[in-house]
Amino acid sequence: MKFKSIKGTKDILPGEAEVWQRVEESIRHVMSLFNYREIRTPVFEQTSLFSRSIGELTDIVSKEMYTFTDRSEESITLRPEGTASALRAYIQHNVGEQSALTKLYYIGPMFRQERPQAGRLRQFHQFGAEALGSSSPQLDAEMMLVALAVYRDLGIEEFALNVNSVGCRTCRPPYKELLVNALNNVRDKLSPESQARIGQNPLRVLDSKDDHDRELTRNVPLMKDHLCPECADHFKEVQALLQSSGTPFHIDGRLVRGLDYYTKTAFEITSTALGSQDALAGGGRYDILVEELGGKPTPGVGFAAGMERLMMVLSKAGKAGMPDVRPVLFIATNGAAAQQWAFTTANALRSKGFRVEIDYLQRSLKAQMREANRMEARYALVIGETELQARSAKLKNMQTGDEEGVALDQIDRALTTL
RNA sequence: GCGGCCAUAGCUCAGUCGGUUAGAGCGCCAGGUUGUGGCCCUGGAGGUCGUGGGUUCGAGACCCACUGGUCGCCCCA
Repeated sequence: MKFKSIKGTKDILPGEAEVWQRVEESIRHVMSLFNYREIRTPVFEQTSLFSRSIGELTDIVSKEMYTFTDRSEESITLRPEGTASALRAYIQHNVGEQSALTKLYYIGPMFRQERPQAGRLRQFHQFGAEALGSSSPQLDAEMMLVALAVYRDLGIEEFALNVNSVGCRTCRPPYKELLVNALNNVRDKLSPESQARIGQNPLRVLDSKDDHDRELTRNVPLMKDHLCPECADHFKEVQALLQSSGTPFHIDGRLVRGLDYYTKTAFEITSTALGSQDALAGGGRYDILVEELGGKPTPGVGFAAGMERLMMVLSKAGKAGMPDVRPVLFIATNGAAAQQWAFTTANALRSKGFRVEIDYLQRSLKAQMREANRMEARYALVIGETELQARSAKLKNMQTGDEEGVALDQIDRALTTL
């Protein structure tokens, strides 16, 4: 085999692609119920858009981006997530001037250069939503409800919603000082990764998966207990809204997202059916991001959800069924004239909405019937010279084996009534 | 970036202690039915045994490297 797909990329072949279509339909359906409008942005952007929004010190920017220089020496990056591009477009086209509140969604491929493993590819797919222009906690809650509605629409039940607040420009700096002080007391006993993070992003030490780190930071102060009045109210509101909508959730005071731009609400939906890569979706509020990207100060919330992981959950739950792709009719012919007739008739029937297939390989009638059976056609029309002349052919029910005569100009009617 | 496991037909896999021409099931093609699928029977096509090197009289098997896959670590969707 000469060419192979690039490491960490995957072909979605027929059979699986139809399941993707179904999932995409669910996403579009739910998004339209919540009145989100689709936005499609380029898959690459200038590198600084991502480094500025996501954060220089995050794993994504520091080691996972697909960055290259194009022929005009500009640094280009394949988008590692969707929010930065959506906001860039929002700002660039002054979308905020046209309406005070903008609700957007996207579906598409994202790129991160990591070691592939279960539920993690280098080209993967996310869907997500962004609501720009309001700081209402209702939108924070809505983000979680949108994601959960998609999962529910697909019949998935095994998930957990974790919520936290990471504060804002007012309350985070003083808290950070508190936290760093506490962490410094145990600094020497922490894992090397966590030690490095004390200086860079101390919040991240909290969600270290290292058991020893967890134990050492057991009694360290948490952001949610040191919020400013505004953030505390907001967080309370979000919880109340989730409760009143009957959405079970856990408060996880250690939850920190891997992107720097979050303020106030941060949340994560994990699947209890997956292995170590169990995050289905994540998101939160980013009230300072639009401004940081050069737009007018505009509050926003959003989330992103992994589609490969969603597919994994679906197949584990036995719900990765695909839509019906079986033809209604297979026209099996004998002789050149009949084959000609089949070609034009198939097209006429297709324009009337019937899924019809014919033989393109000059196969024997037997082989054509075998093909009709293989693709599980509901009916086969058997036609040769005699039938052509008689203007009547045999229509065979492939399930029962029954055959009955049908006039050539009545085929569409026969297919609808049968 | 680090570690474990794996790589034989389109797919799933077997291949003993290193020994002659590398197998099975499924799938595919054809015939058994000169114009009828499925079930059955018969036959056929299909292999760089991941790549390169080494050990050996002899390597699919043993050793090394590389590549890829997979699972995990870090982190994330």
